[in-house]
Amino acid sequence: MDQTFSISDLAREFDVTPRTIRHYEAEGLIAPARDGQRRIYSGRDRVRLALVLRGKRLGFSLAEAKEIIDLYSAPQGEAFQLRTLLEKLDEKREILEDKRRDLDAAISNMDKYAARCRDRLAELEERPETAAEAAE
Amino acid sequence: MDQTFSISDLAREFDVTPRTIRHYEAEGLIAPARDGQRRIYSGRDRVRLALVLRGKRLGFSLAEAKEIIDLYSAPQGEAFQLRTLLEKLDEKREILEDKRRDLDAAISNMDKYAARCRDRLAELEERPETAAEAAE
DNA sequence: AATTACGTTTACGTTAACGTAAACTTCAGT
DNA sequence: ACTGAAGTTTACGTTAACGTAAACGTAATT
Repeated sequence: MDQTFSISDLAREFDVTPRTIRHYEAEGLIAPARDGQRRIYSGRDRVRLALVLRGKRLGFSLAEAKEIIDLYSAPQGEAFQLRTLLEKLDEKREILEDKRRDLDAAISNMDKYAARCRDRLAELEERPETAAEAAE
Repeated sequence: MDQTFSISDLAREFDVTPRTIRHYEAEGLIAPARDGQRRIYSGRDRVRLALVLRGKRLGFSLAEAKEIIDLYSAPQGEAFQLRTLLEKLDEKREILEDKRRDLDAAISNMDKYAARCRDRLAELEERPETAAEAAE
């Protein structure tokens, strides 16, 4: 379970360049161990990279992604820490749910439009001559 | 139903600057009518702006947003046009569904984590002394 | 010993998506 | 006639997120 990865291992797996991964490190999103100069990525580092990339796909900036991901490694020793962590999680959750509302709307919107297109196409294929009348 | 809007009307409504709206026009995303020099936005223009902004929130670039939104005003005269339109819609739909999978995973991930945090907090509040043992 | 394949740092370049400022017009209100 | 409040174009500036190139180290292969 303590498998490690080189920078190009991860670059290949996630289809990004090593430069990108180093950039994320410079921005504080990943902090791999070192063997001399060489970066050595743990399984946990790999997960963090996956989270960053997913965040990006969902439209988060690197800074926003960091805010969210850092919650997953926040200290939970005291009850106070746990409570403020739960508050922050809830805050981020709302942002994610806003996005889901947007996304659902976009998809159902597109579905309805596609359905109308299919209807129209069916009309055209049944009665090509009276195509224009289908609009009524 | 043929209501019109000034650039600052829309800027206020959608909480962006007029500069942003003009930029979208320069990128070919909106094409308002003109009264002399002044831009006059129709209801349809307003809808397009809303679509652009939603696309942005979902992580699309302006170019990607344009590709999707333009499908909604594609010509549908001939059957051939309708068929290629339906293909493109399906292609974009898959992208949206990929995003939904990402988003659902992010949310359920966070939910599980939050649940564990709540459990841990409950432990701490019940038996503060034996807190460390809760990890077993 | 030299090539090849990877890694490193440093630093300047690039693109998208606007921000910002200048210089100007147009129009409603005093 | 003058003053805002809105609009316009043009153009340079800025930020995020890397790309690209230079100059170099290290380790295995030929």
